[in-house]
Amino acid sequence: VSESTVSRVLRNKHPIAEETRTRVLEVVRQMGYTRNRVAGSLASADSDLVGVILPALSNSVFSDVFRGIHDALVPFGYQPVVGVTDYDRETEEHLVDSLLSWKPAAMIVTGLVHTDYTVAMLRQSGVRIAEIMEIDSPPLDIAVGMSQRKAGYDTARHLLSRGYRRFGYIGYSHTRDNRGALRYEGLRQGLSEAGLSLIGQSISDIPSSAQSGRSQLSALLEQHPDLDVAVFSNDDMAVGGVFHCFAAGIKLREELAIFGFNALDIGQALPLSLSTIRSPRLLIGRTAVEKILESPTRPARPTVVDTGYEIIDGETA
Amino acid sequence: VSESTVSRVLRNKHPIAEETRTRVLEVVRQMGYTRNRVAGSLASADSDLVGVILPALSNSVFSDVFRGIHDALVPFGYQPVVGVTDYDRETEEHLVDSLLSWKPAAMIVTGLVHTDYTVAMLRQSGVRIAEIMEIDSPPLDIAVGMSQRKAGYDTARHLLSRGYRRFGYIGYSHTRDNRGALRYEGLRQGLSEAGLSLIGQSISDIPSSAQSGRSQLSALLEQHPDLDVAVFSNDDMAVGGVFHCFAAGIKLREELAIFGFNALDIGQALPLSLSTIRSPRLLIGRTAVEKILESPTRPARPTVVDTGYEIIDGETA
DNA sequence: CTGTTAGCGCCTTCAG
DNA sequence: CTGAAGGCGCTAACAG
Repeated sequence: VSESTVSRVLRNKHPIAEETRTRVLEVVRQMGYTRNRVAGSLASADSDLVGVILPALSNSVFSDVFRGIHDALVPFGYQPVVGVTDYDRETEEHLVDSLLSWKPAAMIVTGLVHTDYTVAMLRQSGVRIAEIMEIDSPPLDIAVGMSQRKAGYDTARHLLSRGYRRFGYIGYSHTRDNRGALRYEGLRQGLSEAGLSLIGQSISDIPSSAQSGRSQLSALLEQHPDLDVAVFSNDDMAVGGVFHCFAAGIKLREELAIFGFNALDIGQALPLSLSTIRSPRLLIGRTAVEKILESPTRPARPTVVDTGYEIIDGETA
Repeated sequence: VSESTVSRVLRNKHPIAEETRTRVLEVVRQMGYTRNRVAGSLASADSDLVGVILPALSNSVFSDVFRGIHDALVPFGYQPVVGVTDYDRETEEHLVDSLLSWKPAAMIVTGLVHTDYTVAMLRQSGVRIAEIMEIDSPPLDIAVGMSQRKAGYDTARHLLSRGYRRFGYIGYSHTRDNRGALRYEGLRQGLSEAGLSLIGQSISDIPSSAQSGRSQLSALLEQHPDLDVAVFSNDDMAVGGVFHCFAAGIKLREELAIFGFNALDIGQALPLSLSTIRSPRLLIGRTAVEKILESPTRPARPTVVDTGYEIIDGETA
């Protein structure tokens, strides 16, 4: 039995006599042979690797997205290779280069803003590219996510309808986190249409966490004690804001309302459930995979898939 | 300038004239050339890929472990390729085969129990293998984690010293989750040494979640209303247990104590902080990577690294 | 420091 | 349905 026959059995593609197949399989198993996909991939110029580039892993949002991606990839027999940018576009550029060099079947990257060189590499690679999370500007190939700007705008509308008027904002670096920046813009637009504007804001370069949210709210309230609502860039920070209110004896909603983003479990597990927006993380991951595996070639025109979101009318705003 | 020179520049290994290097780099950047590591890996028989096999991603414990792994891998220039077993050993076998076929620089797998064939493949691969999370039996190469059995035992000792005597246990499939099984054994041993045993237990095949913990506790209490403490296999379920107590008006600690495992954020964010054991997840991931990248060859004798753990003396037990 | 020569282990193509 | 030949793009080993 020849080399090619073994190869054909192992890839179980091509018609093979049942007798030959079982015989080959048995020998393979006996000698513990593992086929070398590196060579295979070189010869056939394709692989079952999919590059996935995420800004952070500490944020459970991206764990969820990754889980959605992973779960959708498995039935197709693909493996994810993960890179984390730490919200840095140079790092992203480096990762794109590095992952592309493994000739992945497809790439999933976060956001629509990249360095020129990143875009060039991605474009030139020829593989399907999903840009996930935001859909506020045109993608390279396909974007899967939600309008972050609209989410910010809807946050403003929602809070205004609740009667809040004196807005504060607490966020994370807008140059690094483009989605946060978009929500911020949407929020401001919503306020501006109502003839209002932010009374105070605090934007930090420290990665968001409950701790950073807590201290930022505390500082912001010192400058602007008259706020009646604090909008946080995300739930991690908003939870810290809630903690600050507990500690400082500030009555939530009555004295100060708090609004987050993402609808993390931890926010919903608080004694007072956090008012926030649920981003469809699993769905975004899953949809991105399904879309790019649907066809190996890019569509004639860039596509956008809006997965929407949901306002969670919790107890803090 | 020849092909090999370019190759040498790109790998920046080998001495290269500064003038040549910059010239090559410029051309490369200009034409947007990305080197093909598949071919490179085939030729040099090594890669910067590290296979990582985890039981689940939905559990934030493994997100943390993965983050530890990722963060430690990056400075060395390695990329993780992730596989998820869903606590199934056949799936694990398949994944090991699949990841090994990419000729990774090293492999990180969860736990010490695998199918015979998995062990054979791993052993034969020749690469460094870290088995993480448990250290209760001898590893193939190196184990990094904590003694799960001892954690269970210490749970019993701790709760006994608090005066609890009527123990119930709520867990997840022991055939699937070996670490849960080990903690269970340790717990029983601790009780048995005190002349006690479990009054009731509920072990489910449904993946652990707050929901499953909640319903299991509810059912268990119906059979055994006289329990004074419920030990949960993990915090996810324990949080559900706490929710049940809130809903059913059961006074925590006075009427029923609850003890978890892992020290997840969500447990610590509850109105009453969960009593539990903190598993050093980031540390395990990081240490595993550091150890296997220390040397490319396996040690003469299997090594064990105990990262320890910490009892969190919370407000629920 | 740079160029040349052989493969790495498979998969594709083409015959039978 | 099975076998034989050639080459995927790179890097190790060897000159120079």
